[in-house]
Parts: sequence; C-alpha cells; structure tokens
Amino acid sequence: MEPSTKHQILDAAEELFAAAGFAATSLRAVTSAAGVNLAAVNYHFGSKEGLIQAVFARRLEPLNHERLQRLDHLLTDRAGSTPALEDLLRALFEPALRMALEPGGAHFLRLMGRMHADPDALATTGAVLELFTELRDRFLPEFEKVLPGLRREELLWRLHFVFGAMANTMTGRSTLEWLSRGLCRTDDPDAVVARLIAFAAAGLRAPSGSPTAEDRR
Amino acid sequence: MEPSTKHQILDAAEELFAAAGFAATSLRAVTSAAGVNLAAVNYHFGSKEGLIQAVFARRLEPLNHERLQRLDHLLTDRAGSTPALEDLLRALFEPALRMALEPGGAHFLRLMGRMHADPDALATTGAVLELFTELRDRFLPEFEKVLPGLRREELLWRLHFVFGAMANTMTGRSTLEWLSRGLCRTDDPDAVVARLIAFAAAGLRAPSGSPTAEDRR
DNA sequence: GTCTATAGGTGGATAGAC
DNA sequence: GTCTATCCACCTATAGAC
Repeated sequence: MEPSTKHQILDAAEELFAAAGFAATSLRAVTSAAGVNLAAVNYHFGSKEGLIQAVFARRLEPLNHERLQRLDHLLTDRAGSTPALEDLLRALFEPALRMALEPGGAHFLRLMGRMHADPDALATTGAVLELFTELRDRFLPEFEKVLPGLRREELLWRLHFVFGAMANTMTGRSTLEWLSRGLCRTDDPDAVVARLIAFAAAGLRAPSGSPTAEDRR
Repeated sequence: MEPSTKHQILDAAEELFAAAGFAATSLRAVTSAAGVNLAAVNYHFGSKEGLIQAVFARRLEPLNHERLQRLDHLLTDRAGSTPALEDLLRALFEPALRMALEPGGAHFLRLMGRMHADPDALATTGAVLELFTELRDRFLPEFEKVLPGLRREELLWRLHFVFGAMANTMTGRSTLEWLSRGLCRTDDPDAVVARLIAFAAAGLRAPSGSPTAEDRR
C-alpha cells in the first residue's frame, strides 16, 4: 500500500466524515488533518464528491468480496447440504464487525451506519449502492432456501430489520451506552457478532402466520 | 395551534432537515420555504441550534407522552397480570409509526432515524436524549419482568438491536425498495407495526445460553 | 505532484428602520 | 414582530508558479 498523499487523505477523510458527516466536514479540515495541501484533494479525486466515493469504495470492495468468498466456502465445503441460517448471517456480520479491529476501521463502521440511515448520503453517494448489488443477488436465494416457510415479501422486510439492527450496532455506541447507563461494553467484536446472530436468527425464524399475536402471555 | 410564523418555520425546518440533514440545510432555505423572513429564525429560536432542538421537542414530547400513557393503561387495565411482550413493543412502535399519517409526520420519522444513526446529531442536539430518559426508566423494568430468563446486559443489547430495526424502518424506505426491487410497500403503518412486533418479539425471546449455535440445521 | 493565492459563492448572525 | 441591508467567516474549486 502506498503511504502516499492519496492514502493519507483517505484516512483523514474517513475519520472526519464519520465524526461529523459529509456536509459539515470541509476539505480544509481533511487536508489539514492529513498534513497535505488543500489542492491535493482536487488533484487526486476531482472533487469532494469524488473523495466521498473513494472513501467508500476503498473499504467496501474488499469487505463485500470477503462476504461473497465466505458464502462460496459455505456452499462448496459442505457440499449437498444447505448452510444454516446462522452461517449466512455470520458471513455477513463477521467481516463487517471485524473491521472494527483494523486501523481506521471503526471510523468506517460509523460511516456505514451513517450511510444506512441517511437517505441523503445514499443519494450523494448513489454509486455506493452498486457495490452491494452482487451481495444481494447472491445471498437472497440462500436465505430463501434456508427459510422456506417465509413469503418473499416477509423475508425482505425481516432482512431490512436485520440490517437496521446491524447498522445501529455499528453507529450507535453512544446510544447503547446511554441506554444501558454504561453497562454494555462494545469492545469485543466476537461477542457482538454472537449476540447479533442469535437475535437476527430468532427474528427471521419468527412464525409468520398472524403477526398480531393476541395470545402468548 | 397558532398558525404563526414560528409554526411555519418549524414545519419547513422539519421537512428540510429530514431531507438533507442539519449541516446541509441553510437557514435561508428554511425561511424561504416557510415564506417568512430570514431574521425570524434568530428572533424566535435564538440560533440554528435552537431551531433544531425545537423541531425535536415539538414532536417528541407528545410522542413519548403517549407511549408512557399506553404503558400506564397496560399496567392498570389488566391489573395483576404482567403485560405481554408484544403489548410493550406495540406501545413503543405504534405511536411512532402512526405518526407517519399525521401531516409532516413522515418527515419527522426520517429525522428520528437520522438522529438515531448520526452520533453527531446526538451531540448537536444533546438535550434530545433527555426527552427519552423517562421512557427508558419506565419501560426497562417491564421488559425485565416479561423476559425473566435474560441477563440484564443481554436484554439491553437486544433492545438496542430492536431500536435499530425500528430506526431503519423509519428512514430506510429507499433501502428497502432497492433491496426488494420494489416489491415491498411501506405505505401501511399497521402492517409494518405487525411485522416489526413479530420480528422483535422473536428476537428478544431467542435462547440466551450459547449464542454461537453450531447446531440447528 | 505539490504548492500559493485567489476567485466566486454561501453560510450564520446582527443592526437598526418600521 | 417583521423587515432590509450588511458584516464577516468560511466554503469549494481553480489558475498558475515551482
């Protein structure tokens, strides 16, 4: 990896965008934090917009590649039998939450959460969604196989809930600390993954008949 | 309700903040959309910061009040027996998602999602969290009662996941439409509440012993 | 490739007339 | 309470020397 100007700009931008958002982060703040000249951003990335997209692409490409690779392993290793729901979820969550351990990864996770919940960021970075297309098209059929009793529409809604839970886990440290009055620690990614998988798997497996359960006491 | 300048500024600000975020929305855009003078913002709210807090307070105060009122009804109406988990969730979700039907409510829901996922918005509007304190302190013991098998820490994590799912439901329309390629419709709040309750209840009830389930195929 | 300097525009906030 | 006019800080982007 080149320890170049380009690289340093990406690192600084990642951190500042995660902390304050795109609109509130000036290129001056980025170049100043990176220790490079203001004009370097426009030279290397064309515009602020180009920088934003580069920040996402740098992490998302290898991340989603790893997720797909894990799916491949699940499908080939245990030839014949379908992977368990928990395995599919782990293939999605673990690479993302492990990223918290990489240098700068924690910042990027917050940025991902911001992207998830911020419709405008999605518009701003429109091209970012394309980085998830293959992921959706490869994982969705596997979820359908492992949850055969679920109507397609219901499954999609629940996956949407699951991604919300994941996104909140990435961004919402401060919220959880407030909610739990400091009880919950967020520094062990493996523990978080385990909790998240247990929760998501149970939610996805919920009986789908009559969601308005009057019974159950 | 006063159809005053103040009121019109709040309406316009709510919509624009929800659409583009706080930093990206100028006071000029707000006053122009509201059809009032630029200086009116500083006169009525002191600053942009003051306006942001007023936007949140206007909706959150009655919203959380209604949630608490529903909790009261649950606790008194069926005297003696604990309310079901589904009832607690409904008391939290329904007032929020019903808001989508009020004029301007849909915008505010997006704003809530933004606040949830944006740590900086939380800092910016710090006082907003206080509007949730009573909610937390009243609901948490009831969740503990209805889920006695769950360790306190585990419960808090799972509630955090649940709030993420709810927040994503509020903000993430575009994401769901992309994920489902247009299949999922988001225009029926009651249906959404039903799905969300079924999912969240199942997730909260997940067995808590060994989250790393090797079994289960 | 990296820098300085600056153009050209928009932001929040305010002073002071009405 | 509402308006106009304006201050001044800050922004992105670019031109052009090195």
